[in-house]
Amino acid sequence: MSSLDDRSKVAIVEAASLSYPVGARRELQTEGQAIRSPLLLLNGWAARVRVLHDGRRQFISFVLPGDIMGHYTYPDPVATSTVVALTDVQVCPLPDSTELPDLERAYSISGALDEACLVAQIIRLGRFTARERILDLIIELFERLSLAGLVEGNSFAFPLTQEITADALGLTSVHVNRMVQQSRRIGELCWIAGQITLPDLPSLRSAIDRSTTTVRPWSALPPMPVAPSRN
Amino acid sequence: MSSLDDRSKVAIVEAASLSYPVGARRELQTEGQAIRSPLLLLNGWAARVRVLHDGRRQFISFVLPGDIMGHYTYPDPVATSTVVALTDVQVCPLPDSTELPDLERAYSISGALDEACLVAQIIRLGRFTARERILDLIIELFERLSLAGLVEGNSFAFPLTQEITADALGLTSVHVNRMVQQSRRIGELCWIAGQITLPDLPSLRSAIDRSTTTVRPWSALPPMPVAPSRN
DNA sequence: CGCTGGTTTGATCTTTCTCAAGCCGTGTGG
DNA sequence: CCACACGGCTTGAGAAAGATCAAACCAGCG
Repeated sequence: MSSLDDRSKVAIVEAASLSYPVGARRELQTEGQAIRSPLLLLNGWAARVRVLHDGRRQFISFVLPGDIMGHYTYPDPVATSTVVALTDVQVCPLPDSTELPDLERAYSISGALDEACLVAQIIRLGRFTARERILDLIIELFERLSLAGLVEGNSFAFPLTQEITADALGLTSVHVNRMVQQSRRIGELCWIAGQITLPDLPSLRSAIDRSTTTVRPWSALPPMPVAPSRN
Repeated sequence: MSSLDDRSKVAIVEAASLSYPVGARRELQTEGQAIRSPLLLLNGWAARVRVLHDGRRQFISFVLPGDIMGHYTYPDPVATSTVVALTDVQVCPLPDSTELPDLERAYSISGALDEACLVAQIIRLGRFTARERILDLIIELFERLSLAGLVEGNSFAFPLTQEITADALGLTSVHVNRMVQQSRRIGELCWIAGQITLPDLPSLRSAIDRSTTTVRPWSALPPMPVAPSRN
């Protein structure tokens, strides 16, 4: 739980009041384009993605509620990758942090977490087997969603198709499917109808080598700034 | 070529005067440990690396002369990954940028470039074939070294073993070896005795889909702050 | 001269991909 | 209410990329 001073909180609530919806599959940011304003994702899932000339597609990272996109601190920043909405989402302009050291710090921490996710993704793609990649990604998302207050017990809404999961993990959807089925049979993973349940997270976590990849409990922003359920 | 004001240049020269050597295989930074001071690499090659419990190893990114490590802007930063010297290196403390907006900007840009390299690495590992991974990495290093003034014509010193290259690319050294030999036979790559020559960079570059992965010509710091040859 | 670290080669095995088809649930128009 | 089109999931058979294991080679070096 990050502690923000009142002025920062006000700034966030104010920004959230300017939120607007963006439909699934729409681009929130386009690679190579100047960034008008950095964004804060309030609701839904998005992802950074790159598509190669021959159609191969790689998702770089996922953007979850509470995450920020396009926040760079040098002048005239340019988006380094396309960000696409995976579901219908709600976004708002990121409140300016000048004069608000608490926000500044929160953004800085958020950036460090982002980087940690990129590193985790590199480890997955470079040295994990298909099974490990799938489970590790799911655990990571579980933990991040958990910080955002979007996990109920040991299950959470998982809006990704197997195809998208495959394109995030450097696999084919066919292979993801087979591995998931295997995990289902063992009972280590329950993934039905856009809902994932992890019956035994601790044992899963120790089965996969997540070493220091663990998301630390320094949340960048208060869980779900404008969530309907809490506050 | 970044333009720094005089005070910033002085700060760098001053820091460089505090440089010290670190032997190959020594750790410059240890994952999970508090960062005393961020560092500037003046000479030699280093790499961010993670080793899994069962010994699998993945290099995350390479640190080249002029690059910085451990520069985080939140209080009490912790190293998110181990940085190890791949060759004998020369490092110095990174000059503090408070009160020096030019330096501040340079660091910020350097951070953005770092991120771009992580993204490039994700694309390589996720969607490139072995041949593409090797050539793409070599091209990236070529371009980065080029900005640092470490490329002569179309060749440069390449101190990595095939084993390390493999551990950077999510491959085995055996397979790297075979692919490299193939590239050698075609004449697209000449890699002998720690020296790489790219006879036809443009055609190579178009053969590999490096799309927007291209390193932009905003160099973070003046090429080789204290290089012996220039200045 | 014999180590040592790095490269090369061969044979075989495994993981993952490719292609192709079938299935299932949902939504839509007749 | 049915038909059928669509997106996503599932299954099978065969192919390919890359891993594994093991050994030989080769240069520099103490």
